[in-house]
Amino acid sequence: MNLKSTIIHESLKLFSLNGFSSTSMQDIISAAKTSKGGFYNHFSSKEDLFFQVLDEGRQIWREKNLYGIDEVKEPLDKIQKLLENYKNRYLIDTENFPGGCLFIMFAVELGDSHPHLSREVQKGFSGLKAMLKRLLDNGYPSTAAYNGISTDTVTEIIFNGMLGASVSYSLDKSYGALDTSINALIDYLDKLKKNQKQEED
Amino acid sequence: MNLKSTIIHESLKLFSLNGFSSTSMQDIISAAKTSKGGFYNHFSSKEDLFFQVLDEGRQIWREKNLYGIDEVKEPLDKIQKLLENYKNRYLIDTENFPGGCLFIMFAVELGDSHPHLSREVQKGFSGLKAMLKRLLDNGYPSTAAYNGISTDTVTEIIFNGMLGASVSYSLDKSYGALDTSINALIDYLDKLKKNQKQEED
DNA sequence: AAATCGAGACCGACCGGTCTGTTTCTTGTC
DNA sequence: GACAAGAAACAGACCGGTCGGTCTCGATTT
Repeated sequence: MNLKSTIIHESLKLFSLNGFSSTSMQDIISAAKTSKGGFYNHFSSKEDLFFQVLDEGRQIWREKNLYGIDEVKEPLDKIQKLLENYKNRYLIDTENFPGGCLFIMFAVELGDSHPHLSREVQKGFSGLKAMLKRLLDNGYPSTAAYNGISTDTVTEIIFNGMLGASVSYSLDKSYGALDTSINALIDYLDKLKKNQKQEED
Repeated sequence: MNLKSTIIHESLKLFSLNGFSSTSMQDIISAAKTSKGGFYNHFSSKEDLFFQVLDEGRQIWREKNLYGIDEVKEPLDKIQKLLENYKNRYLIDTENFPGGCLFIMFAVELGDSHPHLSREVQKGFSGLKAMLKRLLDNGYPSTAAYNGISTDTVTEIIFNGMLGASVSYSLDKSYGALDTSINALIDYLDKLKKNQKQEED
């Protein structure tokens, strides 16, 4: 583990705990057991670090949440697998994200004050939402609304459910509530599947 | 409007936009068109201001979200009214909360770094969750699980849905997505009601 | 005349970032 | 393999600016 990746990983934790703005260079330097010289030899600024931490965070997000998803065939089952990963592999990962989901922290704290940073964060959320929508569209036999519930609606429910669960979890760090919330989403999805089956019969 | 409440209301907006930590005394003083002397004549510290802003925020939250809820009789209809208020009166209120929900901002940014502040914020969330659960319990004929879905599960779904919708909304400020998400929650609740009716018949 | 209110100079601590100096590693030459 | 030369990596003093908070003092009210 070289110094650069040590700095990135320590920053990942600190940002997840205290946010970007509230984490000082001193905090980062102390956590990575280095100095100003050591830091600025690898990063041009704190913002430069931000983008590299964001990249690393995204990679970990994908590793955790998309784990084993390729082996699943049905689009709706892929979403279920994603939700299970989100609960059992991602949010639970206090090693990388001791303070909870990094992206929600960034999105909330940087929202209006640092638009050029927050824009980059938003892309991730749009990507997730688009992925959910794509899977849902593929999972339905036709693009037409089903049972009065459009895929847009289902997308929003699941997407917001994931965000809300993450905020909830970072509030009280209770795995029980997290489990309940995500299982409820899986159940919601499951009922859609069943109803769909009925229509096909 | 005296200076003290001017400071509180300007701080409310600034905290909603940029958070507590990232809002400087200078920002507050400039927004309230006063000086250090003016500020510290009414508040003992920035933390003191925090608690008074939190109180004011809560009062506004109640005014907006509980509006007309007493006129509604059925517990589940009360929740529906709450959700409608949340969407049409609360999150939309850019006058008081230009950056989105103040409490989510506080909860996320203060979470692990300022536990004694965040603890006070959490109380509000616990209160909302407890209120939802109480209404749901009262809305069901018995406390027993219904159709395999416990009131705990429904509570989590609606609670997290509200949180998620708020985060979503502060991300892209799109009323359309907000409308879709909350309507989906209302729909979810409505289906529960209908199924309940069927069981009673 | 006394009390309250508000303006703003001032304080030490800390912010992100620069710069200089030292140590450590890499590379070319014999 | 020995060794000098250069580059790269790192430590930490230092910089101007800003942080939250204090203090003095003039203005206003009662």
